[in-house]
Amino acid sequence: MDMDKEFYMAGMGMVAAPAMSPAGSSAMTTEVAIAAVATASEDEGDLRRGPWTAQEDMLLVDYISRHGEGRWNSLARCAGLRRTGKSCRLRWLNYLRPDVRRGNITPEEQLLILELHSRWGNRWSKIAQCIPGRTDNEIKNYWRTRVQKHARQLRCDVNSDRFRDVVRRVWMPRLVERMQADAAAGAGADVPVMAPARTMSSPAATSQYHNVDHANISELSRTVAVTMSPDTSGTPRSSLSTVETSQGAYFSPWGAATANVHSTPVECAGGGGLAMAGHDHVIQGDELSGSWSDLLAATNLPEFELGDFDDNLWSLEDVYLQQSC
DNA sequence: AACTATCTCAACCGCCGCGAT
DNA sequence: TATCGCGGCGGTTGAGATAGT
Repeated sequence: MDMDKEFYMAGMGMVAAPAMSPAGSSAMTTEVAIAAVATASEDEGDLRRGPWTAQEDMLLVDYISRHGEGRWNSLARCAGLRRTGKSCRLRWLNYLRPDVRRGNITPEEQLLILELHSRWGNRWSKIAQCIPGRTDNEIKNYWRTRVQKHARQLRCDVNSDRFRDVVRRVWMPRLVERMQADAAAGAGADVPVMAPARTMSSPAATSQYHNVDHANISELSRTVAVTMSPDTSGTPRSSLSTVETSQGAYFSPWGAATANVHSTPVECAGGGGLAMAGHDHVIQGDELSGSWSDLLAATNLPEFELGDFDDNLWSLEDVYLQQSC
């Protein structure tokens, strides 16, 4: 839906449009939109539910651009929307907000999600705050669809130590490898679609949503990658401990602060193999192109009872496929 | 081409915490 | 102190898209 959506929204001067929205007109005024929404709502009861229309989006964006966000219930009323405040808030935060990133989850972002989830669990909002432009909903969806799928295939619980072992010793090193490959290829191979900047007359709106420093994502994920080094305990350690020392500036999702980034040397690139956390096995490049079962065998992990899936399904290639789509 | 299975993700729901009264 | 309304969060659902047969 993305191409149609973005084309449409460009015409509307908006960020994006719902999948079910009818084509709109850039000449449509707010008053016309209000009338359209009011007319529609009369047919459907007091409060509308379901997919948002282009008119509703326009009303919401227009209102927030002039008055800022917050106090969602009154905002919904004042904007002429027949929606609950919750619905308006959700629509804004997950879809219409100017800085919402769209497109595939990059390896850097995947690495961060895996790492942060291992530390914080299902604290989606907290995780999302560390990945500028990504919403808690998007991260939650990613986890449920991609990560949990692999857990099911491994016939283990997604929160089990066993699965965490696989993630840390197989998946994450593979992502690191991918990051290195991308860096070596000259970067920019996959730049998630960033919602185009829109004029926000509200000071609150403009100050809150500008200056998303995506370099932080790469830097942070590299930090995670670098700290994925072996230790002597034999237990995977949290690679985030280093990161947390600078959390204040580093994790600030909207801040421009990059000055306080810690000085961990980044030496990801290079010809050698990857060291896996808590493990003395070193993954060589060719091992990363195999199937899940090959990878698991190579890591000396305890025997996994594979699910009823074709072995190819276990390939972590889907991590990469997202890059080329 | 038609049908089915699977995946994706926008949206809703219920719960909880917090501040105002 | 009790109650109420609101905002925020995590879990879940279902429609549409896509892949497979």
